[in-house]
Amino acid sequence: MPPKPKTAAEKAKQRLQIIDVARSLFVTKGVEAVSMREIAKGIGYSATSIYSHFTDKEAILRAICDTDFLALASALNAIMQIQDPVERMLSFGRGYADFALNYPNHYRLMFMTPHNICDPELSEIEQNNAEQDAYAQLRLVVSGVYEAGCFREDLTDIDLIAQTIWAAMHGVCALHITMSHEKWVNWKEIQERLHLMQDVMLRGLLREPS
Amino acid sequence: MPPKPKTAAEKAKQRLQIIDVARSLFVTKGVEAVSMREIAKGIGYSATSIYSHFTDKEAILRAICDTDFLALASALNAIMQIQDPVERMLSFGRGYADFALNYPNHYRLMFMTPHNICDPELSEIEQNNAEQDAYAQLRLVVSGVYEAGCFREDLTDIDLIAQTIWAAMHGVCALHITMSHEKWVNWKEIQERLHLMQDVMLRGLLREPS
DNA sequence: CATCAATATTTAACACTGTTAATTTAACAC
DNA sequence: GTGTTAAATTAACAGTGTTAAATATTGATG
Repeated sequence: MPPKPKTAAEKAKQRLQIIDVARSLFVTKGVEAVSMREIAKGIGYSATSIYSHFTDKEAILRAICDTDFLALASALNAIMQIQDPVERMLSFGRGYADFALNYPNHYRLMFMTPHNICDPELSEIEQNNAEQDAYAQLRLVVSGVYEAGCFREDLTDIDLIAQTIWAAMHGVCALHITMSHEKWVNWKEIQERLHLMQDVMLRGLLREPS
Repeated sequence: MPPKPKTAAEKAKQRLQIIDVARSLFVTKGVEAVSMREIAKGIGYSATSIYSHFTDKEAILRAICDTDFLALASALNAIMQIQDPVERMLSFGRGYADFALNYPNHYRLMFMTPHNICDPELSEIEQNNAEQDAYAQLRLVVSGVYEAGCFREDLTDIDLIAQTIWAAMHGVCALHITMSHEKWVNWKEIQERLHLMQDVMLRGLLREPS
């Protein structure tokens, strides 16, 4: 009921409300299955009112991913404090997997959906800022292990190592998220799979198995 | 123009035509972006005629996945002939990755899209038949290495090993397919990433690094 | 040949989608 | 009370997947 001047704080609050409603719908029903009218109903406004905050349906998705990327980075931030570099790398992997498995639909939006969504032009996230960019964090973690001289001596490319570790954890999580319902595979416990993957990676990457 | 009795062969041919058109559209534009009317135009019939062959849009997708799963299994079948079990396992991984990278959209449909699509009730594929079921093949390959006594002695669960290897290769491929366009990562060459992953897995899984 | 039955195919329609343009509503300054 | 202006809504468009009804088109039968 308040037309004329709407304070910036109110607008921001409304924007946030849209994001929250949209995310919970996206997460439970899948992005494509959620309509603008449905989101609108959730915030008590008409569908078209959303377009004053976001140009697109995809713009909402972009905003959600942005905030979730920050959430992931901040969840991982605590782990960065661990002293022992190898221990830190292991915990980092666990933290990443925990995020993926606790918020599978967030994870799906972030890392399993093709998107021009993290376009640096459009994103609020400061890349290479280790507090906001999870890949930058991973690079730091890998660097730590490298500096400590724990990697095999023929492994010298930080990016290559980081991307391989990322792929390993992503593989377990992504396969679990999409395929765990398939009955034609005799799936082992996800925890067991994560454990073996980390174990194998460590043995394969480090100079000396711990 | 031939109404009344349409031979089974003709019906099958039409069905196949739908699958082919649909796949090529799905692959280039994405499943959601392709309409039934568009597929229909491709085969020169009305949209509704498709429903005499498939109950759903998703039924088309299911049929496509079915044929592509068979294609993957048959591509991998040749590799099963390799004598040396470890060499066989390595080639199997390469073959899998080649399929994923050569047909990324097929791969996306098959392994990166949530689907009740491979429902044993609805699928034509004979599970556990190593000629049709790629996971059964992988199990065989892993078994071969196990029987040869090449794995670390504490690794005894074939399914667990198979699923970890699968996750590793899937991780590299899936991450590449969805994220290779993201400029905020300094991506290494995909071949390099695949190579390191296989190298690390082998060192981590085998009793003795070759 | 005309009629009938059966099937192939199409058209029309429904309820929905994302999005744009036009319209209404509501609140302030005068 | 007017205007003016922004907020919000309604109406509309072109499109979607899908269903039900209508239309062709054929072979067999009288």
